Amino acid sequence: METIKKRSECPISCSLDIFGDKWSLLIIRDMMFFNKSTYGDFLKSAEGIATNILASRLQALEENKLIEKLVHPESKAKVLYKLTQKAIDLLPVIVEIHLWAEKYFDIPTEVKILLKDAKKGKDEFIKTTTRQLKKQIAS
Amino acid sequence: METIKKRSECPISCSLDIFGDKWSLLIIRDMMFFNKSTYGDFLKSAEGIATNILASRLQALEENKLIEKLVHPESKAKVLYKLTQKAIDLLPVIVEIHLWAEKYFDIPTEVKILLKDAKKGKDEFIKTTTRQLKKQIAS
DNA sequence: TATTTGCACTTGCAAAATGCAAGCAAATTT
DNA sequence: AAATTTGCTTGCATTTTGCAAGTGCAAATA
Repeated sequence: METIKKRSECPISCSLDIFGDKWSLLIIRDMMFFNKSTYGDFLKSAEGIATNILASRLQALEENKLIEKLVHPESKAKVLYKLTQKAIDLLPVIVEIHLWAEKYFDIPTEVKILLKDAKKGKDEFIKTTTRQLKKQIAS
Repeated sequence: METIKKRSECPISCSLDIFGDKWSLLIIRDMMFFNKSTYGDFLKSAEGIATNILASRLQALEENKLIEKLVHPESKAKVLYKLTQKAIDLLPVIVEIHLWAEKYFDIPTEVKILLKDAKKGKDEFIKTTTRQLKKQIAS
């Protein structure tokens, strides 16, 4: 159990501080649903994160134990980023944000497709996806 | 349905942009669960938001139709902030963030108490709370 | 073996956002 | 009439961001 001492004492405040901004959550989302796992993957992603910000977010995510850095099996020049259990536990949060977003915004088709199953049976979707993600990080 | 055109084209990105940072979500949380409804309430709240930031967040929340400004029934000197349906729809997001936070952080007792019911039956809790909040904004 | 390419970052700098303290006008209380 | 409360605004120093350009290492190519 972590205690973060900041100017803002806890509530969700401290847990939201972990993210810094939207970028961290988007990185996790992209890892969960769009199979991104390298620096280059994130850089190329639709949202257009700046390279220095990406570096700082990845570092923060690692420090907060939401991701792990591994040597990429394909090549030593590559880094493979992997989710931790702590990050996987964010799945319900990410799903709910997307469901809300779908209600009030135009979201891209790829995301809509993803949400189709989630809307049919939310609990089932979360259970299934969690199991898949766990399997991924186990290997 | 809104379309936000920013450097980052959509996903949750645009919906997260609405919040700007943690403060907006905390304001909504405080309105939902801790009966805060005036500028002074938010200023005094535990997290310690700066006054200019509070002003800018309230403005953004109003522009994004998550809150409404009304004359306070007690006095014309006061402003009463009220949640919109769009904000109430964020309840599941806020609940999930808190449940995650409780798992990995030390959260204050007042929040823990709140979460007790949510953990017993999440769907029921969300349904009941939504109904309550709707009643509040109706009056 | 030499060289070019790809990948994961770092660095420098201008622009924007933040935090703090102080100020301010209108409404209420004394 | 004076003091206080409420909801902000303003100025300014500090921090964070975004963009462009580099750097260092590994692997592919010549």
